[in-house]
Amino acid sequence: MNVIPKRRVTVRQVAQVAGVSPATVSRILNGTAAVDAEKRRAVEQAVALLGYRPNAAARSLVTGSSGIVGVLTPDLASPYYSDVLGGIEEGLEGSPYSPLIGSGHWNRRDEQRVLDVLLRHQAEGLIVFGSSLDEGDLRAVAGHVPTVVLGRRVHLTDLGGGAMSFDNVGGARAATRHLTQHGHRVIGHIMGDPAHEDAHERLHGYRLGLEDAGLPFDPALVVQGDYRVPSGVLGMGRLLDLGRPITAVFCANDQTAIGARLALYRRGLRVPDDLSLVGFDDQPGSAYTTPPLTSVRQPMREAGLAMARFLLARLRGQSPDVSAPQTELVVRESVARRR
Amino acid sequence: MNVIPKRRVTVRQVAQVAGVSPATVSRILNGTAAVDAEKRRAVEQAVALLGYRPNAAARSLVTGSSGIVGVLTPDLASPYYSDVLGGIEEGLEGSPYSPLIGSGHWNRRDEQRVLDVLLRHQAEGLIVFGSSLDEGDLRAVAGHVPTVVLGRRVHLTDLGGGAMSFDNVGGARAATRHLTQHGHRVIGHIMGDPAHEDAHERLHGYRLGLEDAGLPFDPALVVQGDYRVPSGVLGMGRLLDLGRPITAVFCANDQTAIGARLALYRRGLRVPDDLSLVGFDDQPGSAYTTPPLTSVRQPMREAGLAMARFLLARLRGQSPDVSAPQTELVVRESVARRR
DNA sequence: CTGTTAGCGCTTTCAT
DNA sequence: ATGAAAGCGCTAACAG
Repeated sequence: MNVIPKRRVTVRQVAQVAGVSPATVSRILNGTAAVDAEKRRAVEQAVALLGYRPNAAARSLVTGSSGIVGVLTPDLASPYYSDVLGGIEEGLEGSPYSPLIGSGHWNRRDEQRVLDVLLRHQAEGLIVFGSSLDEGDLRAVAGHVPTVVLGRRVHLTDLGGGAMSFDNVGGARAATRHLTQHGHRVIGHIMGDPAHEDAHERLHGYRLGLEDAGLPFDPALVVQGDYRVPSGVLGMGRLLDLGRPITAVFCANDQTAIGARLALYRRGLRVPDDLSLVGFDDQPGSAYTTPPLTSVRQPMREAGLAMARFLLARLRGQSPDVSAPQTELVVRESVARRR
Repeated sequence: MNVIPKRRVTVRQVAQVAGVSPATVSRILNGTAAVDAEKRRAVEQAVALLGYRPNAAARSLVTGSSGIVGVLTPDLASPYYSDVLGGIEEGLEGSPYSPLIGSGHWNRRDEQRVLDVLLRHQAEGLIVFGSSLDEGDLRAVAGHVPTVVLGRRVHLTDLGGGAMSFDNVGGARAATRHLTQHGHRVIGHIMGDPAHEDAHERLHGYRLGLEDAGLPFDPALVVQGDYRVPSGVLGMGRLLDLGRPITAVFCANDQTAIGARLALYRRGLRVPDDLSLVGFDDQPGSAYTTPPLTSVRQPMREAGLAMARFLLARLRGQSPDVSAPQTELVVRESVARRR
């Protein structure tokens, strides 16, 4: 019978009911030492009867291990990041660690505050991504607990931490090359938020992709965006208004591509018949747009998984490496051969 | 100067450096009692110097308050649920509580395990959603800590808990009515996963919407789905193959609508010119599909916010009500007048 | 194999 | 206003 305890149940009570000492209860529950089979049964019975649940705080205090891994995300509600969370969760599964998640809302102050909370709760490891923290902040915490960072190039290995970023240049280059290989010669680019490193890296990849095909880089064909849908709508509009014979556009991310596609729809232009589109991120949903979007996949979930594994290994005292999983061009139906 | 402490810093050390007793340090840090201004400065200095950060576990042990709210979600990586998380986070902001999040993977065993972990970590309140737990499980935990449930109809008020669900019937009815008001007479429905209550509620709302317009309910026009994109593709295919003059389809959720829209695209049928589509959920992204999808919005974020607020009020000793925010039809461009 | 003892870091009486 | 002491629930060290 399962009992709902009115008041807090402690080891002592369990011990009393089972007729043993608290230490023995502890030993049985943690498998710390061999115990008489009879007492074991008695204890197990008492635990069930009382509905005993060990107090993690007390345990943490004495063992020095909280069973908590801190996660700092810029935005809890973004599908883009939640995929990473899913990966982290999967990686932690089966381990004695649970993720304590905090959102930094894209600004340094909040991120610092969240970090403080995580550390107060005795997080034994930290996963940080998309952070506005500067390298100093990052190194400060990394000196304190094992830390992995996603999407930033920081040197943390000397502190036993790690950093993981995706190959933006390579991905953008592959995307652009995919376009040139389909015969496109005048290819626009809607750039991401210039405040972020990766926007520049993707722009650079676009340039390289053009060069690979012996095509000139024309700055006029690059318009500013900010990674969000409306900037894709606007950017596409600006590109179209140029009056140049653009037949393909490489968008800094899928959000931008979705915006671009919408602008095209409004003008009665078809994708890919009239204009080809490639995105970046392969966000959930891009497989189901009309037409399904060709995009550069960043394995976010795998990244989360890898970070969790890295931390677990570190917490076991090992010194694992981090390496970001490769980006990959996912070919769908938004690119056609130039007519 | 910000120092990174090599070893754990405790109140005792701070007290020593500041030349006061640990009790005084505690009083200053918590504002528990009046203290001499001079000592206060000394302590604050020592705290800064040593980089002292109170140990939440120790504090929790003595005060009996962990500062943790447990959150059980079926799926961390789903955009649908992450919106609720965003709301919870927002609601908890500024409070001394942090969310400890666990994923139940849509099955009862995992959900029970997660609940156990949350409770071990002394969660003081619980937010549970999309759960496979039965009413008994739910009532058992609710008897233990304040609990709010989203998307299930369980009676928890007698235990000081609450349950919140959206008006699926009303939403579906409004969606269907929107279609009939645009002149559609033969309206299909792709149903959600019949294992979930809400799929039946939405079906029921569809029926009522038909009745409102004096239209007959034809079971042949309802095909099974499971809330996922592929089932939308299949379902739409089956509906089309019926050979009936269907001019509009109400989809059990946006995922399904996206699938349906894809099936239409493949067959060269246009939305909304050839066929009108309405979804449910208004998931992020539905505003940017082509064409933008008309859908029933469930304010997930607001729901998360409301749940967090409910819990905070309860933890303050109040007895708040819960009420789910209203669903609302968001009219976009996937519905046209019947030609 | 098992019980007794001490103590993790903090807050909270209880004196002063 | 402040210090000394006790103790939250648990595990680890030490006897036996």
